[in-house]
Amino acid sequence: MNHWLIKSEPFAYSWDDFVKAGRSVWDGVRNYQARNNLKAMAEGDWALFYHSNEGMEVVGIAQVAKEAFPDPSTDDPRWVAVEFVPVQRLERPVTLHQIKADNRLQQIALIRQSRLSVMPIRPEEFDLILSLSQNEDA
DNA sequence: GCCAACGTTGGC
DNA sequence: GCCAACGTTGGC
Repeated sequence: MNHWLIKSEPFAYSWDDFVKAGRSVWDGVRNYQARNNLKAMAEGDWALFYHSNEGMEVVGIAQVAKEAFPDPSTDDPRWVAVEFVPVQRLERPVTLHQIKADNRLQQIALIRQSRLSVMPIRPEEFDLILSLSQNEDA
């Protein structure tokens, strides 16, 4: 199974909104690279939920509940949406600052390609970020 | 609020 | 097909 990281501006859609709703259709993606990542997701895959702009931290884990289908927010057949459900909130958010400070995480797209909103993440990097959420001084 | 990165558009 | 102009994202 693959691992991912999805970004949302908490202004527009926060982790709390997500938990309250119980599920979320991830639509409106208009970037080919992000779209291709959405298409590559399989049901059951895990994704880190990241707050961009405000917060700038990984706050929770989401799971793919429905694989790519035509984006309901447009008639344009090029775009797809994916449905997520919340799995759990991180004990402590993992900040972008922490991620940037960790030598082992320098390759992740979050740092290398800051504008990409849906990106793959290696399993060991995924696990490492989770472990950072449990380690005060990491 | 500014600016860097980068994707898209349109003129040639 | 190239590239300048422009728009958007997101960190600072």
